[in-house]
Amino acid sequence: MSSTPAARRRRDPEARRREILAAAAELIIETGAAAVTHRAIAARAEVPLGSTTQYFSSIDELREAALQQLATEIDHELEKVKSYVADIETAPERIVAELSEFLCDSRAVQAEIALTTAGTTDPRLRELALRWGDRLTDMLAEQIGRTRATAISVYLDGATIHAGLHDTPLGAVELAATIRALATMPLPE
Amino acid sequence: MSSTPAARRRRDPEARRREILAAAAELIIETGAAAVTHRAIAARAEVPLGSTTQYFSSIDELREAALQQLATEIDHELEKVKSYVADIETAPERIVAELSEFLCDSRAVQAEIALTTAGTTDPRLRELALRWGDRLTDMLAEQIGRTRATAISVYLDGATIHAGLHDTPLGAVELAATIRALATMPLPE
DNA sequence: TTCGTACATGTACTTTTGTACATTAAGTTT
DNA sequence: AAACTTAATGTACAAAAGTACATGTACGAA
Repeated sequence: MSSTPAARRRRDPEARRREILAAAAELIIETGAAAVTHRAIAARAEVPLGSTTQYFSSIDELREAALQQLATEIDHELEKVKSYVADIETAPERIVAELSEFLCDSRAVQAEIALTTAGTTDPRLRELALRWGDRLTDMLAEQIGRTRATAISVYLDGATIHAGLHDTPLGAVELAATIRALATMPLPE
Repeated sequence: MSSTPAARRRRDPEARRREILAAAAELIIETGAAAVTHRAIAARAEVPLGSTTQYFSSIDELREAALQQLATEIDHELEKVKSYVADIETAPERIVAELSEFLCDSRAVQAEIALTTAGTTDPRLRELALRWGDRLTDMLAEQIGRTRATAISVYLDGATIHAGLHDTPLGAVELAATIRALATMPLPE
């Protein structure tokens, strides 16, 4: 009944660490940050339990590192949007198409939601949760001012939640109409 | 060292059940649904551990009942808004004031966020998480049509997240400008 | 008053999870 | 090739959490 000892793999600490982090990130996306345990990570990454404790001093640190990783991934997604932001007033279709694609990428959506919920629960992760919204707001603010930029950013947070709860996200047409309206909305004096 | 046996309280199953549910709801608001354990609930409600298992067949059922309770509370909050919805076009200040107050009520905000995150993780709770948004959308749709109503509802979801992550929520002025813009936005053909 | 039922309570058991660590082997140095 | 360093692995232990249940007692029924 005892399993034959697994073939020992090559020594490669950095790759091993990456594998563990990737597995943890996957689990966070699929089942939420709360469901992340050493054993679940080990099974997903196909590494022994001991490895998951060797590279991180505690499960909290591991969770945090995985969330950090997801935040970085989202940063890259945002980088793609950046070039279209400049044209939001003249050609909003481009940025809307990009955002629409983001909302269809359920992996990205769930990652963003996991970050948000982690941020509302744990003050230490708040900054991480705010990052993408703040960055997007800054980018938009250069073009249309801070008030309108904030409105769009907040709306997109809502759209992300919407996508996480519905089978189909908001359509590009609806998204475009809303963003257009917010990008040109009259400012309060 | 053994504690003196606690004075046995009056028999009142319904009140006991309510106390447990209320304690669970508090904990969900304060620390998130994941941190809810039998022992934490028992301590908060000041009832023995055994009581928390007596009224609910499992911890999942207890959590779900507590979330249901929170959803009902939010329903009542929403009921207060209802009367102002009719005037959104003529006098949006009233409903904005009401919504602004909601965003300042961190208890309500955290409750709504807890429901949302529970809904994205557990499909069985999705309907619960969607309830307030759907109801608000329906109410608004009668006045301004479904597209604009959805846009406002999605925006307010974002505003709730915003409030949960920031020390001070969006201001009433900013909120008013945005809602006004969305309530009158040009519709796509 | 006595009896019986249903709730209240404390405790013990089981499962899950986090963490420590002894042992083994890969790759490096000498 | 021998010794050494360090990662890989399996396992064991401890803490936390879920659950079951024996016991006792309040309250209503007879």
